[in-house]
Amino acid sequence: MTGSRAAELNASKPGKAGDVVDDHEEAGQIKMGELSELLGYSLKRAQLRIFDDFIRCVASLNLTPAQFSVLLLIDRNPGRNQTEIANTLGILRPNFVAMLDSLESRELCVRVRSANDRRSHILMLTDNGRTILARAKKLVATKHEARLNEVLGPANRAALLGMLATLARDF
Amino acid sequence: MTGSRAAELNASKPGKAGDVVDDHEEAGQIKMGELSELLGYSLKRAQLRIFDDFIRCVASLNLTPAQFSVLLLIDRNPGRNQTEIANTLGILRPNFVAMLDSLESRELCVRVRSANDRRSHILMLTDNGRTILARAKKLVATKHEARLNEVLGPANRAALLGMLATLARDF
DNA sequence: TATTGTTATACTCTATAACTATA
DNA sequence: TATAGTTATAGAGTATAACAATA
Repeated sequence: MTGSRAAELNASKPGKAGDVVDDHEEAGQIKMGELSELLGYSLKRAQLRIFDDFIRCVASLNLTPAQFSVLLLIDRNPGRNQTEIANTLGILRPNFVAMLDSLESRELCVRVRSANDRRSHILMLTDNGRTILARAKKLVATKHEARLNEVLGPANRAALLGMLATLARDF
Repeated sequence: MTGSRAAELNASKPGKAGDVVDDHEEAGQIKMGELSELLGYSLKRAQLRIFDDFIRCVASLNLTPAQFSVLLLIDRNPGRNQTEIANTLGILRPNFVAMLDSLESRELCVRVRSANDRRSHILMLTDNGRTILARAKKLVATKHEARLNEVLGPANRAALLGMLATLARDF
């Protein structure tokens, strides 16, 4: 499919896609401009890096950051149902279903029908789930967070965590 | 809180969804556990908040953070082609095509075939694009970043930006 | 042969409406 | 009527292979 993007641009004379321009810019570094000062931009790039590292550090257990957070929350909050866990993590209930299906099929957790309210599914870890979670915590602490401490230093790491928590809470 | 959330579950008998459990947990706050100390978790939540605020602040111009960053980079780096701009922003070239189609259809930028290398499309803003970008910058500075300064304070904001840049670079 | 822009495609995330079974 | 879990679905975002034009 060619030439569908012809777009008549008049604004001044910006040129159409067919026009030609004499560009002899040398391959210097691209300027980031105001992007360097944009907090959201650095936040996003840093987040992608850190998630990549997290996945790499727990690769042997095949857990995503989201799965790890779910296991952690189930373990720390016995007796909670799907809606409560999902809401806490900002996961929409419909999207939580497939996630739990996956964790349950790997026998890391189970849904148990509540006696009080038979609509609810109480979530709990299996023994296997507790084992995997414990291993994941160790990998995260000794590899992932340890590396963060190296790069930032403990004081900076704590300060960063505090500011991010502030943003997530008060912003 | 009352009951024991009975049911000792083990790997061999994970329990089926039909089973019943006696849960009388009261609706106290859910414990975040080690999640509060996980930098990646706070980073992700903060990033989502900040992107939401960015979108809200420039809603009148209908620009996403990604679109804003593309316009900014094109403006600051005249004569660059699609691959160079996309790579700088971590956007894959195939995914950059639809994004540029959208920006070009809104007459914010144009592709111009390079005279040196007729495979390349040099990117440049239209007058309209420059106007929209200037307005977006103003909204970002006076609404979005100003609010960040209020919540964090200028010193903390600068420190946060520095640490995030460090992570994006050295991690 | 290699590269630029492109198409096609697929997989993950996220978001909304509506169904079911319970309450 | 309302709620918990679920299904279906749609839209972003992201990833890879391959093709045409050009180098």
